[in-house]
Amino acid sequence: MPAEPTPAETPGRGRRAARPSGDDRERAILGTAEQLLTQRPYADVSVDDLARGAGISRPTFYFYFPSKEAVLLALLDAVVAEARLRRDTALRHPAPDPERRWRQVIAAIQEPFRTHRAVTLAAAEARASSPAVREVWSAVMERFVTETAAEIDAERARGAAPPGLPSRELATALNWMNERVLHTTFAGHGPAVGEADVVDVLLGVWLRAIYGEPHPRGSTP
Amino acid sequence: MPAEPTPAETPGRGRRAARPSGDDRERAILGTAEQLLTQRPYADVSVDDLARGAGISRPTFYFYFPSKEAVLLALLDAVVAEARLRRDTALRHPAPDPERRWRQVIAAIQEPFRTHRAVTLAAAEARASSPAVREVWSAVMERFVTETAAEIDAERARGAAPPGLPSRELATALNWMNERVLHTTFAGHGPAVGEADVVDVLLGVWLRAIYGEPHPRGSTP
DNA sequence: CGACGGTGTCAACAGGGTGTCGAACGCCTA
DNA sequence: TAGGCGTTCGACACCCTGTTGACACCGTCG
Repeated sequence: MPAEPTPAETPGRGRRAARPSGDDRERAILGTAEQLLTQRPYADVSVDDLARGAGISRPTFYFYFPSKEAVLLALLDAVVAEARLRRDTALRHPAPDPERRWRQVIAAIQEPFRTHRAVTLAAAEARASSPAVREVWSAVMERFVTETAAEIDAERARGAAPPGLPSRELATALNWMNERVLHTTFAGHGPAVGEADVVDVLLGVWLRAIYGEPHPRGSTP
Repeated sequence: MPAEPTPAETPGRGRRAARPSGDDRERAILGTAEQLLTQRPYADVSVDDLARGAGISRPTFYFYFPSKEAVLLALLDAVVAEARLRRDTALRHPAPDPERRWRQVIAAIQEPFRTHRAVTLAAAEARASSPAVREVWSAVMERFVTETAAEIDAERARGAAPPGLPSRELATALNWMNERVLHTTFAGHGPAVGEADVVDVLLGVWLRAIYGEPHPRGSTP
């Protein structure tokens, strides 16, 4: 149990300090993990696989990461950070009308998760057994929901959207819908929407649920 | 342990034959499992826990079930069978208007999963690692989606619902939304809708998505 | 009656995974 | 040349799963 002097970022997990040769190993582990996760589920990737893939022994792996979970968390943090960034950008970027605006937002979130689908699916899998992963996921969803609810309130306030379900609950339902539909599209288990159509379908439901009609009234100034 | 007379079907998994004294043990294992799952996650329940809970040794457990997974599958089959039954009943039962009809259907599905939430959550957890659980879940969702799509088509055909997204894709999105929202409500992880409101919220989105308005036109004869 | 086979039971084992500990190995600095 | 420190890994302790082989119980059939 190594005492934690002061990690750079991601306080609490990860290893203690960053050192040149060590960084290569860390990257090798991360790279091996993402690569292996495209081939088999998270549960079937052992610490030994990760270590071998990075050219080190299993005990040495533990010098860099406290557990397999921490590797996934590091990978997930990066994807989540990008999704947040893209979403914020889309939210700030002006759009000619609400439909395009919402499409930008939905597509912005979908993009990083699609690109790193192995990490996304592994995270969804690990959420069951890892409180830390669950925590990250919850925080992301919480943020998306809160922001979506604020957007809905704004649309209602300016008269573009009619009143309806409480915005917070509507936003919760819509965001979880996106999460699950995207997941099935990426995973291919059970009934799924094709990858080419998924944004259109989600957008379609959002518009109807928020505006009550396929095409919202009024446009953004 | 609401006693489910569902043996005989599901050939292939489970143990070979049913015998009087052995049935008690089988029920004890099933009961222990459902009870333990209300206390801790599926992954933290070992075969040994199940065996001890049923008053037998671990090897003896394997006489009754081939694995921990099979126990969950047996539990899940019962819940799923009840959900299907209730849904079919709701679908056949006439309702004064579409809103009440859809509410009946959504509530019918939600009920058994809510009552057996430990099994529901365990199944969701195990879906990641167990192809068999995933299979059962996929089949259920597939059926719900297909039937929902048919209902939407019927509503459109009789002029009650306007055209919109392809019914199959709309049905896919709505059913997965229900699955995930119900899950978060039961699990309490991340943003969730309160248990008392969840059917109303889901129904609200379904109505808007299918009919384009809070209250659908026309009523069922 | 008594051996016989199916049902039911478990101690012991094999196998594979995780996380830890302590010895050792460079390599830089004094 | 000696230490100190970052780094590495062999060996170990532990936990869990699933299997094996011996054995006990019991109804039943020769």
